[in-house]
Amino acid sequence: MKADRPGTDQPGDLPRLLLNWYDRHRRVLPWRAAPGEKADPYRVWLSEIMLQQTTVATVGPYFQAFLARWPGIADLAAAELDDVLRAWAGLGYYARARNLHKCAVTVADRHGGHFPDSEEGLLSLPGIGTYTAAAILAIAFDKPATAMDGNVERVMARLHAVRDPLPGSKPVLKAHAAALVPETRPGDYTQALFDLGASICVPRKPRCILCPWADPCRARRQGIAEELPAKTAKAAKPVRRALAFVLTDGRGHVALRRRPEKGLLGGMMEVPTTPWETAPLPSLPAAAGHVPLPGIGWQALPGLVRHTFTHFEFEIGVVAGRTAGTEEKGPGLIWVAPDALADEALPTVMMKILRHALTRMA
DNA sequence: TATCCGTGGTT
DNA sequence: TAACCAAGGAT
Repeated sequence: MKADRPGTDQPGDLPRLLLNWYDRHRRVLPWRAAPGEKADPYRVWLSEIMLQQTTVATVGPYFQAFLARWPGIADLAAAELDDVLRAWAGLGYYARARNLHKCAVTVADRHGGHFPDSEEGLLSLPGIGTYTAAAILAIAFDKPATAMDGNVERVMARLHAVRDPLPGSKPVLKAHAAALVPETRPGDYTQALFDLGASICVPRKPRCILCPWADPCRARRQGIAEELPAKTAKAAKPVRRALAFVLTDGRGHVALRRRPEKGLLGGMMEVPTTPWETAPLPSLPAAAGHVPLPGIGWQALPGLVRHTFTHFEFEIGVVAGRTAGTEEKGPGLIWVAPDALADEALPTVMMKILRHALTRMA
């Protein structure tokens, strides 16, 4: 029975239905080309990197700021990495910023400033994986590629009533998605799928009444749309703890240091801390070996700073200290005026710690 | 294949 | 509030 599978008599119906809906309801987004205008691969790439695991609302201001400061790939390639990290501060997943810069240099130096328009070429660039390569091919070059993101997985799981849980069902969902990508307007079709997942086929309480695919959707027919996609349970997050040392000098400048290039918050600035351990918070005497400047009056501040990372919870006890000098040269320390902290490459957790301390030391 | 890698908003 | 979710990539 044809009611048993998505699509009606012509398989071409589904893309056409979605494109008709998109032409009437497409979202206006800062990185999206106006109807009829050609997309700029640089803007498509920049937006796709920023949008990885990050919401449209969060990306908006960052995208505008990057575009204003670095209008083209050559400008970004010529930038200092630290300037890119500073502009990226707060967006998270900082390896994206390092790879963004590396990718810009590669495209400028080895591709004449033009992004490759092949899957292999795009996949060879840092920070571009299977999803982003397909998204660039479709949106920037209007080629029929299958861009699988969370939206598309959810829409396909429902359209075909795939009950097997993610991530195991990814190959099946991708096959379903690939079978639908049209030869005409594949870029618009891809973005239409994103819009559908973002505004209609949302995770909870999907608005099926407004959906252009309501009729062929098997999950809706079975009344299980909201239950899909199924997902395997994920492990609980452990708690890690540390003491953070907020050190100010005679001018009120704050001591920071740079984190290692790889790993968590790689290349970003930080407040000196004890090692981040699952053990209980150490006492100040027990942490003596990690104090950036011994021999001054360190004082524990009341309260804790809490922050959630992808795979652990972080609890930070904050310790404050002052030194009278203005030229303290602690090992690897960088002194920054409070007014200039916002311009540093400080991840959000470090901004929380600094705010906690500076509002209680004043 | 599984783990690591941020953050802010929503329910 | 806790859990979930977001235009994923690298190793």
